[in-house]
Amino acid sequence: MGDTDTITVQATETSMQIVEELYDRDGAGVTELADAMDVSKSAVHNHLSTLRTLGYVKNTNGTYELTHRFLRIGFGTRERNPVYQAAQSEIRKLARNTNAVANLVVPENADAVYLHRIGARDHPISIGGSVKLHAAAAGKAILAFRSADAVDEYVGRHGLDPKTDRTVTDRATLRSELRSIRDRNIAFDRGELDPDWQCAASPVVVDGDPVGAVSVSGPSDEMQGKRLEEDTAGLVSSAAKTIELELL
Amino acid sequence: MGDTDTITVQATETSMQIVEELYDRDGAGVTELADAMDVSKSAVHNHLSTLRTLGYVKNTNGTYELTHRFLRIGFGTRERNPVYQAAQSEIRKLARNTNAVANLVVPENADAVYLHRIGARDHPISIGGSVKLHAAAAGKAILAFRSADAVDEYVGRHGLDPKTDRTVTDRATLRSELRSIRDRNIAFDRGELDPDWQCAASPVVVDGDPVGAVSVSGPSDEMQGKRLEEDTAGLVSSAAKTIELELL
DNA sequence: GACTGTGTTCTCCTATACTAAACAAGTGTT
DNA sequence: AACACTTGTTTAGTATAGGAGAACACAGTC
Repeated sequence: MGDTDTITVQATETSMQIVEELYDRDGAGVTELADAMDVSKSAVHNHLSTLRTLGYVKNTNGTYELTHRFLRIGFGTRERNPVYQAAQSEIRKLARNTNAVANLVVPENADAVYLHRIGARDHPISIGGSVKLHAAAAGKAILAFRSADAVDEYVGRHGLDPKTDRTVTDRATLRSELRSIRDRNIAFDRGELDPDWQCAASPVVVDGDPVGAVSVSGPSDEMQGKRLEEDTAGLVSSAAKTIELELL
Repeated sequence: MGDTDTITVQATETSMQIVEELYDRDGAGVTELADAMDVSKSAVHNHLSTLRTLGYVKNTNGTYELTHRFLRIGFGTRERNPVYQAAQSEIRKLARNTNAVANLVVPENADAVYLHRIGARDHPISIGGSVKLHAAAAGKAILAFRSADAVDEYVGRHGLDPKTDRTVTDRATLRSELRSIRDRNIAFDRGELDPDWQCAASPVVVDGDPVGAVSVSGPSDEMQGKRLEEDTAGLVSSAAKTIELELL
């Protein structure tokens, strides 16, 4: 019943590592990859040509790059997500009404994944990106509606790593904050993820299960005080409620 | 110099096949996958647990599903694409002005990949999806600005598979059509991809290289005659020109 | 024309990814 | 409840095939 962290298929690990490396570097050559990872050139070559014949990688004039195959898979899985389907139009309205950045987030293991965003300019995280649940308003909103045991397990397993000096790192603080989030159906993030961003979020709870969260964020100097705590918070929580109804 | 179709890393092939299978089935169990592919249950299990620890697959109450990790990669690579960057706002305008579906397509090997779309309802292909170059207006627009040798090689390698009974399947017809596309900077698709859709497309050519194409499509009964051949065609080709300038 | 830098190919060997069968854990049926 | 009949997981054990490493080809540079 312990964690068997043994990765069985090592070749898969290598291949996916190559994919991630190609992503991070926005294309790379064989030797560059072989040096970066600790694998021989020939191994990298084998994986690359395999991935190429499978259509995930292409070789544009010398450097290997990822193809848009990932876009198809990524978009497709998002499109099928019922929460995304239900939230789409509501997020759009929210962005228009708040004149700020509106997000939809869903939980995935220990992370809050940004499935949708409208109105973004220089938001710290892009669509498809993720943050640890405790480090953002939307994540906390989700965490608040999980069982106490589940929260304990989360903290035990992943800790409370700080993203800024305002991130919640104390277990007791988190607990009491989650309680108040549960009471008011609203979570706030005042520079806990990015010092210059503030955010209000409300969970989407279906059948007792927090399946996502809606959030609106903006630069700290604009999004604060009454505008954050009353105007934005109200719109966010009513948007979440609308989505919940849609999902029944 | 022949085609070495030998896939070297078989484990990678298996893993990616599992990913595709999971995508097609929208989640599946071990035995279901093992039956569908021709692999033993335990092998599938190994690959799945590997992909899970790597974060590409999750196990929601019994069935394995893809995570949104692919969204991050897919979105990221799209975001970095200079053509996409340059075209984004132009596509939006185009959708608004034509009141139809506006697309951005880029070539990837033998396919035209849909990188962007606005105004779609039931379009035959979704974002991230792809069509063989000869089977859609946008693809033909791209093909038209490749060298004659490249076109010959394309036909030789991939043939001219029909998608509908109007798809170009004859080499000579294709050749002459490409010539007229090159002259007018506009390609049409009258039910060649989907019998109920018509489409006008214009290539984005940078430095003699067709790096993408803009297209507008609509249902055959709406998008036809003068509206297709003059109004839409004009807007499409000027949008493509604007994008070209942006890319210089 | 020697010299770095690529990517590709080759061969040998061992790590390793499969198969098969047994095991566990749920589900639902009588 | 005990029953078969699912499912997923685990475990040996063997054949396979993936990886190391050097040699090769090819390009560009001085």
